[in-house]
Amino acid sequence: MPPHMSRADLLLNMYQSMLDRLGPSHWWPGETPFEVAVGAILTQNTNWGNVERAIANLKATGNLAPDAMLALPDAELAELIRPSGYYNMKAKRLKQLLLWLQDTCDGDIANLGSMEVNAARTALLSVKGVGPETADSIALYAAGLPTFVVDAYTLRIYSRHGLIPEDTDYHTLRDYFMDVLPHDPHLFNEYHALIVRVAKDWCKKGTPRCEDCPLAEFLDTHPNGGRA
DNA sequence: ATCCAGGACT
DNA sequence: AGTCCAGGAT
Repeated sequence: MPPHMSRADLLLNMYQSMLDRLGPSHWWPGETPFEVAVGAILTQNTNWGNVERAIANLKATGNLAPDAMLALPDAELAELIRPSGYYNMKAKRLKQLLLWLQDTCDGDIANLGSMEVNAARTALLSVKGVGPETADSIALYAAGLPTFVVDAYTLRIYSRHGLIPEDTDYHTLRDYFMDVLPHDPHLFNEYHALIVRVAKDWCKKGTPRCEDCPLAEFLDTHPNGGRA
């Protein structure tokens, strides 16, 4: 790594290294924007495996559609999504999102895509139960808008590399990327997907496996930043 | 049988 | 700071 690289080049190089090693992620492929939005709520504080069970339940009962889901009593919806955890709360959040969807997006999440990114973000953020990460996930993965999703994994990787403080808040972390990267939905989509994969398989919470990590070479520039 | 990881709201 | 939760790991 050249000694004084710009942040843009550093972030792009880290991206390229992950992509070279892991290949493209094809995130949220066969799903409709609606399914992506539902998944974004369900995956709050829970791993994707549990979310899949919940989505399977919704699908199996024909409730993975706005009207059907909205017609379901909270208790029944909660029961179907039970495997994803926090099911009572998430049933309500799902309903909030669906209600908002009806009168803001004319019932179709895809309509978000024609809005200005920040307008879409603000609108999403106004629904109770949709915080910054969920809003960005829906805007990017369901609507294809150029917004960068950050999360606990992003914070872990980049703080361990000594690039940001461990207590960096959501928007500061998001700006760290968005201030210097080209606002390209495909880049943002793949970048976040790669971060998640690296965090789960190498930059684990307890004991990171830095030796064979796709980002191993980037620890050199920050002798102590990495550690763990 | 306990522990742990993981967003958003009150 | 406390609450909401299941499923996988230990």
